[in-house]
Amino acid sequence: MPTTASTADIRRSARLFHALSDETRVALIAMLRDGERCVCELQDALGAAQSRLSFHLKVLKDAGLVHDRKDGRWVYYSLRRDAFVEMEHAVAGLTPRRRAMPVRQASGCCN
Amino acid sequence: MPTTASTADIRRSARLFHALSDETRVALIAMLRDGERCVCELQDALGAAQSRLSFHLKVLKDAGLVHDRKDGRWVYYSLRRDAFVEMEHAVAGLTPRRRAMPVRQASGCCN
DNA sequence: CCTGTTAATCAAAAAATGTTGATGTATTGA
DNA sequence: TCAATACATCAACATTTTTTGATTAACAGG
Repeated sequence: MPTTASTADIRRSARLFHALSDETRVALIAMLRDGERCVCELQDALGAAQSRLSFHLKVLKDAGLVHDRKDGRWVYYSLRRDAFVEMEHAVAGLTPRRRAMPVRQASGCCN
Repeated sequence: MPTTASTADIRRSARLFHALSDETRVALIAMLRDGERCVCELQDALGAAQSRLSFHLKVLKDAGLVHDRKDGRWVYYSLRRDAFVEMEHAVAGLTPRRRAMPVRQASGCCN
């Protein structure tokens, strides 16, 4: 755990968090917790325009948080478990470290 | 854990994730993991303009992720542990539930 | 006091995001 | 083959974020 975050880690974390930085998208994820749903179900539940959901679902998919499966004329969205494990790691990787040694000296800063 | 996310939960989660949805901010948090730092240190390390860091630090502070302490002419920023606990909860609250019962019936969706 | 330093704030510009309504495509069932 | 349904995509627009370059305030040391 003493690793310093790499630029790539930072990129990926920001990307994951970005996907969840919008209320509509968080609501979508919350709805998908119990299993897959087709767009029309999500649409009914959220009372949002179809193209709006399509947009947000794409953001979630591009970030790797959801999976989509086409069946007949419906498209079913579901969560990607591994992405959530990744999210947990991302959070853990930013959590304050238990202080091992004092960092701040008596006075002065940028010397 | 069978709770359905409330609108307030969704708001708060989106707000937290939003704070970490930017690479500069994630990098700042990563730098603060080992203890407090003054703005000028962060500035040197990130090679970013002062007003830019000030802006991002404010976003992080408004979201409750960091704390600031003024000492002489320096301002020291540090992580707020409780916010990271909250982040963990936020992620946990969106994680796919272990399937208890089948959700999808043989065919049809929006009926 | 005067000067240099640290950092917040502000306004203007630039860039990224989200919304809306329209159109296009695939699919199903009559 | 036709009409209806589900969904993606697109362009135009609105809104929000981010960046930049001043300006300003607070402080410390001479």
